[in-house]
Amino acid sequence: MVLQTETEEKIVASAEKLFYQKGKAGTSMQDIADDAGMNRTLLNYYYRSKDQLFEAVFRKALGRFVPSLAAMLHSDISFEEYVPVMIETVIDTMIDNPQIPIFVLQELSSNPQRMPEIIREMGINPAVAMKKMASEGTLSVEQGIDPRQFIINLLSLCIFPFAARPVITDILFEGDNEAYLSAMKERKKLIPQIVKQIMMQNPSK
Amino acid sequence: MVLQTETEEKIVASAEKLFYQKGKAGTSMQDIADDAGMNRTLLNYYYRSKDQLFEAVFRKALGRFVPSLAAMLHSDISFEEYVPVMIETVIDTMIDNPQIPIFVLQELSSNPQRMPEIIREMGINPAVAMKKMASEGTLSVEQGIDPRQFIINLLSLCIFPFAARPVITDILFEGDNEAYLSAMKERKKLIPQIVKQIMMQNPSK
DNA sequence: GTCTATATTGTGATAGAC
DNA sequence: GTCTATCACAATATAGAC
Repeated sequence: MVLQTETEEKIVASAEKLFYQKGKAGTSMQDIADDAGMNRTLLNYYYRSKDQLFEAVFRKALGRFVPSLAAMLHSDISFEEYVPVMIETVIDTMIDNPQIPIFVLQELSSNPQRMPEIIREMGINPAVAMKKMASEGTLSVEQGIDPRQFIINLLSLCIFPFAARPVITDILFEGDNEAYLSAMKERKKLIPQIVKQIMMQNPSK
Repeated sequence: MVLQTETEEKIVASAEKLFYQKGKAGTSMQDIADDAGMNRTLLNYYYRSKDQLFEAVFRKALGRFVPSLAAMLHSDISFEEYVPVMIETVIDTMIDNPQIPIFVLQELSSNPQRMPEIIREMGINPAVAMKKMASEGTLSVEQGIDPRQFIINLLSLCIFPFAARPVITDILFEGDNEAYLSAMKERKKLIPQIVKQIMMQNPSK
């Protein structure tokens, strides 16, 4: 991961592009070699198998957005302070890699048994995260806000619009990709406003 | 679609199950035949090709949740009245078919050029929908609420938690599927509250 | 309608020449 | 490191017997 040859870089670049778009099973080694403009056997030379090449791409995808989520769950900073930063970071990452959400979620949906290992590797500790959430004064069950539901809402608002890109672009923006993109940028200001309102929530019970 | 033989029903049932889980390319005709407990050639007899079998499954998946979304965009009833109904309908559908969001979004992400045709077939008229949104008094740009952003938020909150099921279950609910499910049911009450707040929003400009 | 047999193509992967 | 040649196998699909 530290130093890569030019050939190796071309391989992952093509593999990322095609795996993101067509998925693991939908992409053949030949497809990747063609896109990278090289002989198919070179992929095996560098990565031994399709599984290992896919794994490299998958880990790289995880590495693009898991860290900022993990930081939210674990840092000493309160939700209230960290959330606006995290929203901007996540949305910027999604704008640069709009296909990542579906790619990652599809893999995890097919192989949910991989979650525990991934959680461990990414340095997430669910128990600690729960404790942090429970201890936050501004966001507690006593105030009527379940911290878990809050996290779910936050991630939904940030990530889903990218997973549903074609639907949103064609139905709400009549196929105008520029309009879609500028709406996504707009959400960097919009979502914090919504989040603030949710946190001040005083439910009707 | 009106009348199906028992064999035909078994085929689609198995095809749905496997396509939802592993995707189109990740599922072979043999896999489906095995799951349905029949000879592989029967699939070709009834559906001619894998493409056509997939298409049948895909259309059926669309049919499960597009109608309630289309109704929201077109019915004479105002957003304010229709939204709570729609939230309950969509979430109930997702609870029964939790794999549909990723399945459909993955297909549309791989083949976004299919959107225009699908929109037409499903009877959605983007221009009319825009007009309706613009004319609603309780939800207008003048009030600081972009109707398109509102729809995006609504769909995000309803659908994303199902697309991200494994992540949410293992990180936020420590692997407890029952807890996850009951949280999803809880959202049928939670999301309308959030939506109400968003609609009363008076942004700080 | 359901089976066996077969045609054809594509796949991932390796051995071995250069 | 990069190529050609080749392997074993799996895929979709069809023809034709029953």
